[in-house]
Amino acid sequence: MGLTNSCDFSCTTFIIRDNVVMKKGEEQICHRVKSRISADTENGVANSNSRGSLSDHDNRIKDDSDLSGADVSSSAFESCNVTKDLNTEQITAKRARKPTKRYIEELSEIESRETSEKLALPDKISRYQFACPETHIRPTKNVRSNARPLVTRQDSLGGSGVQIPFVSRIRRSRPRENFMPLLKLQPSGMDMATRQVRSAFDISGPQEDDKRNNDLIKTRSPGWTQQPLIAACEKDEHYSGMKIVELENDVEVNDCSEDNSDENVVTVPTQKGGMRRKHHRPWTINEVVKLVEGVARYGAGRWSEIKRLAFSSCPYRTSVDLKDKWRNLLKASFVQLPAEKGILNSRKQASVPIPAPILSRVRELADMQGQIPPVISACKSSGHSSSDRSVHEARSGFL
DNA sequence: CTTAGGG
DNA sequence: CCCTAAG
Repeated sequence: MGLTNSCDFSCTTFIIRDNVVMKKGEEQICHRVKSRISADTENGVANSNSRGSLSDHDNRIKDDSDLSGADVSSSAFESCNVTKDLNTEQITAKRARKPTKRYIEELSEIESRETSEKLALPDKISRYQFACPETHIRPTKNVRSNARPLVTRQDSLGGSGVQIPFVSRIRRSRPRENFMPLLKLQPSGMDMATRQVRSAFDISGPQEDDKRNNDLIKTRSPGWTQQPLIAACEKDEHYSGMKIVELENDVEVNDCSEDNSDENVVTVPTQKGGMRRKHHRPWTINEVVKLVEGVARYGAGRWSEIKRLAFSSCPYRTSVDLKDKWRNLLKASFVQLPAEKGILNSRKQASVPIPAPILSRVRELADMQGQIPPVISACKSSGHSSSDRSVHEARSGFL
């Protein structure tokens, strides 16, 4: 969105912005990129909790146009595409972006123009919030993409610890999903690439992952600028729009964003000859806690609810995942209780063991909601009655 | 799409 | 985790 003509270097006057002192010479572009990004993250992070980047967008855009009229990202990306868009973008930038609603509408327009499919439903869309990056990673049938995976993965390979939302957000792909059809519908993606660039940047906003992001992005941005082009994301507008929607509706504590970098994707042979991917995302304690609390609040079984409210920040983790995890937790909680002693010695429980307190909480909840696995419950009720006011108790009539 | 279960 | 059947 903020993309404008990169040929305008007037911004050199404002080199001090963002606490970064910039030179006016060759490094110009570099610095500008940097500053832009840092600005983004600063604002985004700062406000991400309440009003989100809505206002940010406004401000930033205004700033950009006022200060320079040139936009960092454009300088880099522009080359590969975008011409027609420059005009539009520029204009929009100059006339001070209107408030949220309007903004969304604009996006919607674009979407409808290009895809004609789902655009309104925030819920639906929000799922894809971070899907963009994934798209790159799954070049597969996509015409334009080839040899992308390398590029997108590059950071994780680098081992430099660099993790950009861009790469990390891989959607547990249901390969089909609605996005394939979309591709067919939009053969030309000229302006999209541009926008995508933006979204790529923006995505780093919600990431909120402390200052690290700043540095990381800064570090890599020079060489990185090329990526977006290569890995043009087909349906980016969605994301840009979505993100905003997301931020608007969401004020939950988002702390899921910790471990995104690593995606363990293992291909598993399937009977039908196909090869399906199996993603593995070790559940963090944090997530487990959120799950448990979610169950506590909304009841087990209301997974879509829990998903929306407690896991809004975790695009991965579908409601099904929650359910599965809960099932596992349940099992674990009951298995571990009787033992208590053995567990400590038993191996290095690969991956986080799940704190006992949590497990007991799980058990408690299960108890409350009458989810005690029949077999186990039988065992327990007969053998132990220690801290259990087991059996009939309050079936708080949740479900 | 959301749940519930099985694999 | 994935897949599928049911609602």
